[in-house]
Amino acid sequence: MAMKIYDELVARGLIAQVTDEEEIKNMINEGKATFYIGFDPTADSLHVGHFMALCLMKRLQMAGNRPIVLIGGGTAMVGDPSGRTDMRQMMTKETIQHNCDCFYKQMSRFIEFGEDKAIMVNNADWLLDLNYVEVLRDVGACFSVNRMLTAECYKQRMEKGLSFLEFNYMIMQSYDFYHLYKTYGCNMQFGGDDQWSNMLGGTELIRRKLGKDAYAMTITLLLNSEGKKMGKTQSGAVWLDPEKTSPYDFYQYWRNVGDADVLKCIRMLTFLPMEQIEDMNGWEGSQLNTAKEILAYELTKLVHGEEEAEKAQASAKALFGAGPGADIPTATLTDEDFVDGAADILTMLVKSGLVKSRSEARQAVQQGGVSVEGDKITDIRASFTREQIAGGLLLKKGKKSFMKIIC
RNA sequence: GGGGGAUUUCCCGAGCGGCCAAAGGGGGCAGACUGUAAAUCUGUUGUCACUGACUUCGGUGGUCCGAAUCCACCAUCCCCCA
Repeated sequence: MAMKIYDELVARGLIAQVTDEEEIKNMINEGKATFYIGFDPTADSLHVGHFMALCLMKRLQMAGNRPIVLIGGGTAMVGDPSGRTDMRQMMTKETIQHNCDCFYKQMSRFIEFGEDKAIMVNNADWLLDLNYVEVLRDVGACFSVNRMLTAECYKQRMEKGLSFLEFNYMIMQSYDFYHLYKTYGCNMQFGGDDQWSNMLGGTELIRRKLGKDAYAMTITLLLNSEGKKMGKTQSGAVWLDPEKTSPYDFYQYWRNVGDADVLKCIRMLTFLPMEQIEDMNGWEGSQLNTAKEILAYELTKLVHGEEEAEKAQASAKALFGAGPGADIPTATLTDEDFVDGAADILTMLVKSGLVKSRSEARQAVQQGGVSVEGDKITDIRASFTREQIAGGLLLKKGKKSFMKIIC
C-alpha cells in the first residue's frame, strides 16, 4: 500500500540530484541512513527555504532514519558564495550566536530532538578551533583547486570576483561532513540544490581520507513558474517566526501563489497523502482557488499550529467574502492623531502601517484604493470622529490590505 | 607600488552648469478586467502644510548668480601593468 519513502520523495518532486540512486534508495527506505542538513544562521529566523529542508527531515525521520541538524555557526563566519553574485556581508560573532539561538528555538518546536531522535550540532564547535596549517596539510591536500574552480557555484563568481575567504566555504562544509561521518557515522547529506558542489566536496573528502562511501542528495529548489525562488516578497523573505511574518500574512502568501505553482507547492510542502493530491491534478481555473486554500491552511497549520491556521483562514474569509468578522490586525490611534476630536484618513492610513508616508496615503485615496467599512473614500480630507472610531473601523487599502482602527 | 575607470532616486541605467525631483526599463502600489491567480491596459512611484515648499545624485570642502553636472581632498569598487 504505502509508497516507500524514496518513491514518495520522487513523486513529490523533492529530489533534484543524488550521488548513487540505488544505494540511497535502499538506505533511506530501510531507515539505515544517518543524515545531516546544514543551516547557516544568516538571519534570526528560519524561512520557507529552511522549512522545506525541515519537512524532508521529518519525512525521513518518520521512515526511521536518524537526522542531524547542523547549525552553521562556524561556516557562517565564512559565508557561502553559492548562488550569490556578490559577497555576503560579514556577520559579527555576536549576531551569529544570536541567530543560532533563534534557529534552535524554532527548530525544536518542529523537530523532535533527543535520544534516538534527532540531534543538533553546531559546527562552530569544531571549526573554530582548527589550526590553519594542520588543516591545510590534512584536508587541503585532498582538494584540487582546478577542480574546485569548475564547480558551478564558483563559475558565476569568476567574473565578479571571489574572495579567498568565500572560496574556502566548500572546504569547511566538506570538513563538516567528514567530521560528522567520523563522529556520528553520518553517511548522507541533504541540502538545497545550490549546495550540490559543496556536498560533493564532502563525499570526496571522506573517500580520500577514510576510503569510505558517503552519499549526497539535493532537494529541488522551490521555484515559481517564472523561475524565481519562492518564499520571497519584495519586503523580504517569508519567515516562520510569527513576529516577523504574521500567521495571517503567511497564510496570504500561499493563498496568493500563481495557478501554475499551487499543485507543486502542495506536493512539495504539505504532508497530505499523495492520493489526495493526485485527485487535485485535474483541477482547473477557479477550482484551483480551493487548492490554494488547502495549501495555505495546511502550511499555516504546520508552521503555526492548527489554531492559528483556523484564525488566519477565518480572517481571510471574513475579509474577502461574507462571514463573521474575525481576528484582524488592529492599529490604535493616540490622542495626538486627533484634531478637534477627529482623525483624518491620511493619518489613519499612515498609523495603520498600510502606507509608508502621507504622500502614499494621498495617492491611494486619490486613486480610489481606500475604503472604510466598505465605503470608498475619495476625499483626502475625510475624517472620522472619536466616537466613530471607538467601536473599531475596518480600513482597507487596495484589495488585500486591511487594518482595524481603534482608539 | 604604477596607470585608468566608476559611484545617480528600491534595482538597472540616462543625465548638456540653469528648462532636473532628475529620461528609459525593471520592480512596487492603485484602478479596470478577474478567481484574493496569470496575462493585458491605465494611472502612480523623494517628502511635506501638495496648483506651492523642502531635502536628494558616495563623503567633505570649493568655484559660480546658479552645480548630479566644474575643481580639490577622502572613501569604496572595478580594470590594466608590476
